[in-house]
Amino acid sequence: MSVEDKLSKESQVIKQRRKKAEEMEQAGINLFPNDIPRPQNIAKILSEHEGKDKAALENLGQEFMVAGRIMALRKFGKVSFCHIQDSTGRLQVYFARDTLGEDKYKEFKKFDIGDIIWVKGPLFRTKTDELTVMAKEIRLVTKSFKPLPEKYHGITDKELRYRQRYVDLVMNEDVRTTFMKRSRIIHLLRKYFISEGFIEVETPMMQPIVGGATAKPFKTHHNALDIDLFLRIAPELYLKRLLVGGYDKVFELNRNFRNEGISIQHNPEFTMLEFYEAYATYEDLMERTEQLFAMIAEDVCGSTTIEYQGQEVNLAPPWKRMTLEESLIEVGCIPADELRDRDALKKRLEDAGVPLSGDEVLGKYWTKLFDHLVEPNLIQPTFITQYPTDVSPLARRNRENPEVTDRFELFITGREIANAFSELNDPRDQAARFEEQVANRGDDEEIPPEIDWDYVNALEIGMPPAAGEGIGVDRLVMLLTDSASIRDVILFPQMRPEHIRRER
RNA sequence: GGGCCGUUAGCUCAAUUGGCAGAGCAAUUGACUCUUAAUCAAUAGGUUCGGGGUUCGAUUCCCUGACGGCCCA
Repeated sequence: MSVEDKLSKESQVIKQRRKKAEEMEQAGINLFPNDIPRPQNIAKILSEHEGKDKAALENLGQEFMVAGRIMALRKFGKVSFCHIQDSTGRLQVYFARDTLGEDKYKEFKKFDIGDIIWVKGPLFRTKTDELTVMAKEIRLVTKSFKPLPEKYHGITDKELRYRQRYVDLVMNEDVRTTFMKRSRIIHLLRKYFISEGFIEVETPMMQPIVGGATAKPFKTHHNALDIDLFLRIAPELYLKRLLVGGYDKVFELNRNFRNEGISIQHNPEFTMLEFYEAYATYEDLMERTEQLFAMIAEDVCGSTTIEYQGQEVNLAPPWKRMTLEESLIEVGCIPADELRDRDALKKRLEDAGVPLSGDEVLGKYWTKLFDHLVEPNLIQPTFITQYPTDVSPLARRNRENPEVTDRFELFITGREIANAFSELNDPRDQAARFEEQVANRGDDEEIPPEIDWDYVNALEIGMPPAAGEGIGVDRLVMLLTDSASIRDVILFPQMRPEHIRRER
């Protein structure tokens, strides 16, 4: 297959553009030059000169260089207007045959919507008072061979938007804003933890034994070592090894991978922030989390009161706290005396249409009931604490009640957004819990089949008392950008390849 | 994995009961020296997601597959 065959299928429009491009090349115009003088930011020009009137602009006696993609084009014979867009904004450019000269105006007439162009000239105000650059010099920067979507409706087809995010970004300002906010949130997270004395570390994404969470992993193979490896489902066990090593505040902000369904809330790879702090407890982390979220909301949204999908959410600390048991009684409306009655709980789950294998631990009943009856109702930020020990294999037991752990999960808008606990550091208890977990695993692919004995070994060396937390960064970004789907906060969400279509 | 909905021109969308596949934008040609969804005139543009079936005739009905969206698990 030749290169031409692999380029876009020839629609009428593309044929015409190719032909036009060839004509331009024959006229000596470089379609893809790289000697373009560096342009100024449109936003900067706008902000600096927005207030100036006609006379003030004339007195400037200054020319400006701007470059951007042509987004709209209005031709009137011997004079034309267009809007160009760079990474910072949109600006109108005025082209007149009399200012530009006959030849250059002819060259301009070959420009298409979608082309990137460079313009130099003074600023002035049009009759409708719009700040505009009067083109005195022009250059084609990059020729576009494919037409952009329609100027009014833009690109709305979600499949196209996710597959061709570059077009989505060109056309939709709110999409550009969302990803700018995402970048800002990531920056603020880093800044916060570094300023609090944490060090950023990178631990293996390819792990010989999965651990640190209950989820199905992706499997891969290393040829030279001839071993199977798993893409990590969580960095937890490695980060705690670093506490053993002597660092007392570490964090990692990066991707995890879970081989599960794709939905409005799940992408196979997602970004998680995990941090571990020696000499802290899960209660300290609740305060940290409140502080951190409030700070980020204030910075990114300008307020701790935000709107998510039509409902108001107040992130100002302090947030509500209740134990899992309390939440089942108060929010889930389960009578307190039923909570230890396996048969009654089972019946409630079956009535709710939740499939059961029958050999679940009691804690699993509680968390499943919680998922159905409580979680969707936790709209305002709520810490749920004291999870059963049998569903929290890495968390420290509560001193008064060893059946539950010193753990919390944070819920906002009916979704889990963070999970934290005081860390179990007794190697004897840890080994016993791993053993029990594997023994009761059955064929549950979400539970690691193999025990990470090296992690137990690390605990035997000795890990200081500590607390750790994981924050779902994509969900945090969804919350703060009012995005309904995780795909709207991931630049290139995972899609099934379209193997039939070749047209581009 | 299950249910429902969708896929028509580059983009956004129509198409009556099964009866000639259309519009707007974009494009091409022409007119136009302050427009901003510019305007006016003309022109061109289709594997109606793929495959099969029913029918004189299928964008439309049936079966099947692909991809997507939403809901449920």
